[in-house]
Amino acid sequence: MSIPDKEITIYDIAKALNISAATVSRALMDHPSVNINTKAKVQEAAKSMGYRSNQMASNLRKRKSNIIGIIVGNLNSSFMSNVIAGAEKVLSEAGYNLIISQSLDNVSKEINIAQAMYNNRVDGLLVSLAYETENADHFESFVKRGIPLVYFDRVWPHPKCPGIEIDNVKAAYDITEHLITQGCKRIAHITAFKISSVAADRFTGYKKALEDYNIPFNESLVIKTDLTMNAGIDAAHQIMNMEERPDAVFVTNDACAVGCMQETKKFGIRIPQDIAFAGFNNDTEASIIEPNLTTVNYRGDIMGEEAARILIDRINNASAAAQPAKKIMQKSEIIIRDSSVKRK
Amino acid sequence: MSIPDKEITIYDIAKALNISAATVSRALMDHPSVNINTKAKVQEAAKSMGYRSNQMASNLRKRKSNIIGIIVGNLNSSFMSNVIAGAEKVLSEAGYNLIISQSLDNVSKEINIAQAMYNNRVDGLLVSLAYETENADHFESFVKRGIPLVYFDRVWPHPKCPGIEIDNVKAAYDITEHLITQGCKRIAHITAFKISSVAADRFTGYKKALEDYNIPFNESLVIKTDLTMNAGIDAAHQIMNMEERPDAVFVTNDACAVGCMQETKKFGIRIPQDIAFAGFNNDTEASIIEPNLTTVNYRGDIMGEEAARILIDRINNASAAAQPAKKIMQKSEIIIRDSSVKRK
DNA sequence: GTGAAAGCGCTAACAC
DNA sequence: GTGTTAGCGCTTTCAC
Repeated sequence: MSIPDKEITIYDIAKALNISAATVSRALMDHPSVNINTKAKVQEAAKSMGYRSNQMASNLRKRKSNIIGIIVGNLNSSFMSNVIAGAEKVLSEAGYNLIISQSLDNVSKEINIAQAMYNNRVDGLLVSLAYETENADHFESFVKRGIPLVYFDRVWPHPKCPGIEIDNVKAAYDITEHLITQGCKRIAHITAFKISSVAADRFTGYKKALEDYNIPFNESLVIKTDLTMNAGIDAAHQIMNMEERPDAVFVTNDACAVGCMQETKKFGIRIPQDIAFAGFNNDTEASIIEPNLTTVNYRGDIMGEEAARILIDRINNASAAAQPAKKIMQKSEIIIRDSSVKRK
Repeated sequence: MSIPDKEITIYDIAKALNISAATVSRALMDHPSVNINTKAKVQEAAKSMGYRSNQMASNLRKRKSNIIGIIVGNLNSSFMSNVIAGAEKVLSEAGYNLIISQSLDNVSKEINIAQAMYNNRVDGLLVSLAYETENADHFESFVKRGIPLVYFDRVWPHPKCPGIEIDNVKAAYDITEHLITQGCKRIAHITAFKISSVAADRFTGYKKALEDYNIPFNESLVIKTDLTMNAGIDAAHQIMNMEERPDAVFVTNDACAVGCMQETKKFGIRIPQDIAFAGFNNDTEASIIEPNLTTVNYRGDIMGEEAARILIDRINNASAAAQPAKKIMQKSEIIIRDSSVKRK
């Protein structure tokens, strides 16, 4: 396949083969009604002439942009990189282009991105919300226009938008229970400033475990932050200043947990003997920090693939999109590492 | 701005205001020849009617996709996340959409992505090569078609394609020199299997420093890997099996350095006393591993912005694109941390 | 199984 | 300063 001087169109192919452009178009799309020989001839000519289809023309005619938007808090994690890789695999096989934006976990940026994607007429949207986000009104325009939207990981419950996530309540329950069975009695919890869907579920799991083990919930052990690594450092100072220190800390993400651990160690606190730690997400950092961080693990690539598949299904399938959206729970597991094991 | 039932076009606005579609089009593009009052009326009507411009039609007419492709090895690093954020900022302000793909540092995936981007008629390309990549033939189709391509970070020298990078030779020289001044005499180097442009430059800097300090270059101290964290673990085993062990290791990226350090420590090696370590990139992990890793730091956001600006310039400006491409050097600095400081 | 023709919504000569 | 007109390259009825 050579690179011609001018862009080749289906008309050029039609002329060369003495057939109509309509037939060329059909042949290239592998339309069943085209004669098999014609099809072969067209495909061969397209190749030898260096034809590449013009998506813009096709998109205009079909009134589809062929673009899927994906909005995430931050690309900087192995989890997200895997989600993107998974989604990209499924979407590019289905002929879609993927445009990715990071909200940097900032609501107003998320709103701007949503607006831009709306104006760019994406055919569908994959969204993982910013930690800060407290409502999903800025995505209503998509819903109203019937543009399919699928949430993943950091989801928003919506009757028209499916969400794929893990059972955050259960995972948080399990990890809190684990800390309790290690003998911890004063378990602090570091969560988001604005406790929306995901953070709320983890908080719920935490409280439920305390309750089931007859440990009174203590508001003063709850620290609200923006969940960055730096916020973890601040949180460590708060912990060190507590009158009665906790014997364990469950942080709602790894980045913040790692920041907090590092800083706590500087005060001479031994982990896990003095304070045990647990995080959430199994980021790379969790297996680098010493001691390695107990956390919750789940597969990004599978989540990305699954979200993309659901989205494509809703795009192609108006009836699927009309169904009330269901929540999909993906498997997760807690990974117990040295940061939390008091007795061996 | 409400959401109308049917999609509003410039014809609808034209009809509502009793003017021609051409004028509406001009007014919306803020064309200077349109009367200022007309412009205001059009813009107001567009807003109140819930108009959104149809990029597909505009793109077809202008024969531009309005899409910029960006190809990176892996999104999973704070550096890359910053590059993307920087590039996105500049490109979205200029009205472009960004489609991002990760090669996962695999050449054949990179080739496929390049082909897909070519078929999708991106208006320009931003590329950071896979570690494996040994030539850039798969990007020649862009060059032939006059589609601007700008390399960043992991660049390929090409007379038509500018590259923005740091002075890898110098940075590697400086970091090797630092190890030497710490008293290290047997400095191992972990580099890529296929030593292309960037890895080669760092290797050169390493050898040059040795030479300047009269330390004979020793081929047996060079370890070739795929530079993943796992490869670092393997490399640690190779190091432990050496007859005469090195007293320092300079790894060409942080991920691999961190893997190698962790594994080395398991053998009871003290860092930096027995073996000093240095990496490259200042990934998050570098300040989490203990002891913290000496490395080379440079700003991703600035690199992304700069690359995007150069690209846009070449897209808008055929004469700029015709100039022989120059290499642009961005500032970098070595960050000395405990992994390499033998004497305080 | 193939062709003719219309049109997706926009922009840009070219007129006036 | 504004309007007329002609496409951009494709898909898709509707004929035959």
